[in-house]
Amino acid sequence: MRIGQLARRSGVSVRALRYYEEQRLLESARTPGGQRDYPDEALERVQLIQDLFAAGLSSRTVVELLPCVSTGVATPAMLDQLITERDRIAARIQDLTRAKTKLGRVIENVTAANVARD
Amino acid sequence: MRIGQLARRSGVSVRALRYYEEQRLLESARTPGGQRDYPDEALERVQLIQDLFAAGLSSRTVVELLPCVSTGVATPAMLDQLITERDRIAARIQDLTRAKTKLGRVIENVTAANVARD
DNA sequence: CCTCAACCTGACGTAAACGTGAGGTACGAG
DNA sequence: CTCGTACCTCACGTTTACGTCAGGTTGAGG
Repeated sequence: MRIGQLARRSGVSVRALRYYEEQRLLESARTPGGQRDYPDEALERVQLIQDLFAAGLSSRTVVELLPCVSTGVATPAMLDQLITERDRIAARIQDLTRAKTKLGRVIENVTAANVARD
Repeated sequence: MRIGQLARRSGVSVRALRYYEEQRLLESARTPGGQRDYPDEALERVQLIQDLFAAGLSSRTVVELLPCVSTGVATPAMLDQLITERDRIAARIQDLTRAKTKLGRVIENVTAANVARD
């Protein structure tokens, strides 16, 4: 599969895929002419990368954790980092939940005020 | 209250407070000599700003929504935006929850493998 | 009056994850 | 063989929320 097709299937840009390779998050074979040629598994890989990015992990962290995420084998240090990241995500969820509640109350207030005025 | 004290109380940097003012998120009176002088309510204001930033809102969005968040009065457009932001946060929470679950499974796998090996 | 920490205004630096050309090459269709 | 589209490698631009000097001013204590 070439880069354009992988981009369309995964929903990320061509530029992003090249960036992932630059960051050693994603490998590619090359055609004799030098064009990237991806195996089918690359699609899942890209989706995994996106998930980890979406979780707020940096590309540096992702490149460190990807091996054990896909192989299931980890050093103690990697396990530590996994746990740290999971806890960071949990804390972030708490923050967002608080903010959401706050906004929800503002919306209720505003709505109530508008209804009262009508 | 001067800027250093507000910074210590709120836990944000002096630079950040000046930045908030630049972005029209925060006002200050000035002493005859030109130094910033904040009322006590500034502390809550700063904490509110931090909460909204933590929720992923940009300073542009915050400056648009702050009036109705503090006054409870909103135009229909502002209400729309409030709802949009709340939904965005909710979606983000979903993403993070999925990512956390994923990482949790990886941690379980790794732990199980290590225990088995011992 | 002197000092010195705290404050002031520019103004340039930073990091992350790409976006966006510029200028040239590869490949499938006809 | 030729066309057009997809691809290639630089390499600079973008955005946000500040960090970090530089060079000068203010204000409370002694």
